[in-house]
Amino acid sequence: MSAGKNTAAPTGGNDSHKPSNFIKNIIDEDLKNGKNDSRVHTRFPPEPNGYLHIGHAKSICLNFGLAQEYNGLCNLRFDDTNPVKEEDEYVNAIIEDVKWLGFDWQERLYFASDYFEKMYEFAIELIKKGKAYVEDLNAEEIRQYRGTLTKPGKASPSRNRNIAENLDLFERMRKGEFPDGAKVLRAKIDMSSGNMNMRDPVMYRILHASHHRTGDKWAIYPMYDWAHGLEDSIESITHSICTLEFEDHRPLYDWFLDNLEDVHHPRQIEFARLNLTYTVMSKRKLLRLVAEKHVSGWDDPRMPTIAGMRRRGIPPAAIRDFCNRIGVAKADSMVDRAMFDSCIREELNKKAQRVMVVLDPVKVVITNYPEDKVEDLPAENNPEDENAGSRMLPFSREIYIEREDFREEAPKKFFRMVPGREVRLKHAYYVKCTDFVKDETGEITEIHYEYDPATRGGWSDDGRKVKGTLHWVSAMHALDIEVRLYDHLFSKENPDDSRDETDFIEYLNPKSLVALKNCKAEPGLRECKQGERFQFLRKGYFCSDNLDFTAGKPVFNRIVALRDTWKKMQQK
RNA sequence: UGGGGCGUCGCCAAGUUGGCAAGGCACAGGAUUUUGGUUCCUGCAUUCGGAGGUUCGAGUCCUCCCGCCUCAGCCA
Repeated sequence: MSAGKNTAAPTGGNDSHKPSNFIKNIIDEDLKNGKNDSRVHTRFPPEPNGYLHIGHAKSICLNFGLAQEYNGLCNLRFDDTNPVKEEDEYVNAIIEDVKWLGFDWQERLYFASDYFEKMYEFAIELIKKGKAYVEDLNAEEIRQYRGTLTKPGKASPSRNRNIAENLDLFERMRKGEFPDGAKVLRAKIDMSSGNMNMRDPVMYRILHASHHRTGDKWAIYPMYDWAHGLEDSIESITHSICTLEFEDHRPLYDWFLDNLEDVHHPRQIEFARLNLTYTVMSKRKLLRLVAEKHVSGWDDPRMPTIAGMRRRGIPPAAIRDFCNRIGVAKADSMVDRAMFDSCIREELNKKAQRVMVVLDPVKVVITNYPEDKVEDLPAENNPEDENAGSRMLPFSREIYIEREDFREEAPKKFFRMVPGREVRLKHAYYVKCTDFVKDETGEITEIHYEYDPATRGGWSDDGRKVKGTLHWVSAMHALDIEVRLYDHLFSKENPDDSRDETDFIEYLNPKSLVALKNCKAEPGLRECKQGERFQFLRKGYFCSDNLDFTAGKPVFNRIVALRDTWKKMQQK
């Protein structure tokens, strides 16, 4: 029994779940030891060669989140050291995505390419110290000399070239005197190291390529290992957070910074990247889905890209909440998509206006309701938010209900409409099914109800109880809309499994997109604009599409379905 | 008989200087409910990859073993 030291900390706030993690422990320790003048300064360093996905969101939330928590700063920095892969289109998309996620780097938008000159100077420093040399061997030869995982490498003939010659050659590399691949600059470290990264790694390669920012100014471009630590150092980063595969690059990260005079030396920390069930996360695979047209583009609502999630209608707050909940650790993991869905529902339950939409309509005639009568019934907009107000709903003799809400004969526990039974039409009346009509194929074409005028608003105070409550839409007022139901992109939990020989494309879920073109919505939805989120009562959360939605042809995407215990019961 | 990591409930994940296993998701019951939604109760690891050892006491320390991930781009 714990004493009442329960400090306010409401659990409702979406950004409030912030479990402890090993990175915070490291930062706490560093702070305690007075490192970095008690500063915390992180960065999110994407390469502008593709679109951001939920895995990047984890890193973004981590880096910006840490900065917020420790009253520090977080930079947005483009790691644009490879001109042949990088484009402005990507930097713009990335900027938009990070902003949309809700983070602010203020004026600290940086580019690695802005540091090329400084990096060049640092390289000269290393050459002068005899710690870097120009290599004549070609790529294939370098590989030969490097050895293997179990065999040490051997020294290249270029390794003991004198400093003056190295300086001269490196300068001529910069001037563009040599063709691509003719030479590289290498760090002189240890050709027999157990860590392959330390076997004289390449620092610069010759690339006569036009860079998206520096144009044709450079003929040589720095490699990641050489560049990244310098970028961090120049920006006075305190904690350089990256993913696990860079763990064995850390000795090199440290070596470069240790062998330069008077440079700030950040601490690199590695964490496990995010994997999510029923999707793939690698840039290569995502690119293939787009290139082979398995999806409509990078922003297809089924894609795990930020752009895709935005178009799907997933609120940024839900993504942030998710990233906080999954935590940060070093163990490889695969997070259940259900956890993400839960975060999305939690956010939307509080915020989304309720609206009635019949996805699979069947006509109902209320036989004792006057032919030409129409009445407006009030309906609350969100029972979870008393400030959400209410709206008026037109009710008339003919309405639509969901086909699945009627059965000729009731299975066990089915408490929707069956002949003879009384149910409630949400916000309207109690109705009793008196009859139904079938066509020659046996399909039900029309259902007859009788309503009880005394139950206006959907309530009776005579103690009478109804078990079921159905959503409906007045036929003559209904707005025709298209609804796109999205489901997992893949039908296999881990389509990415490296031990599986099957091409991941084979696991694509054929039902990941089901378009319903004949849905009936309450008339208020006529006022809807692009990108608005709703709860379609009893069905799920939906968002008007950002691209295909027009007033003449309203299109809604299903963000996520509501929890459905009835469906669950049936499946058992 | 190369280097670097990781292994706590079905899935994530906390576990201060060893003191006797948080929380979330999922799942299962039940209550409330004009959404079979929400909310609310309740249950859900005598056990921390395994085996030994140190200790009054170990998920936390030591030893050995097992499993998984990762590195041989002039990609990041």
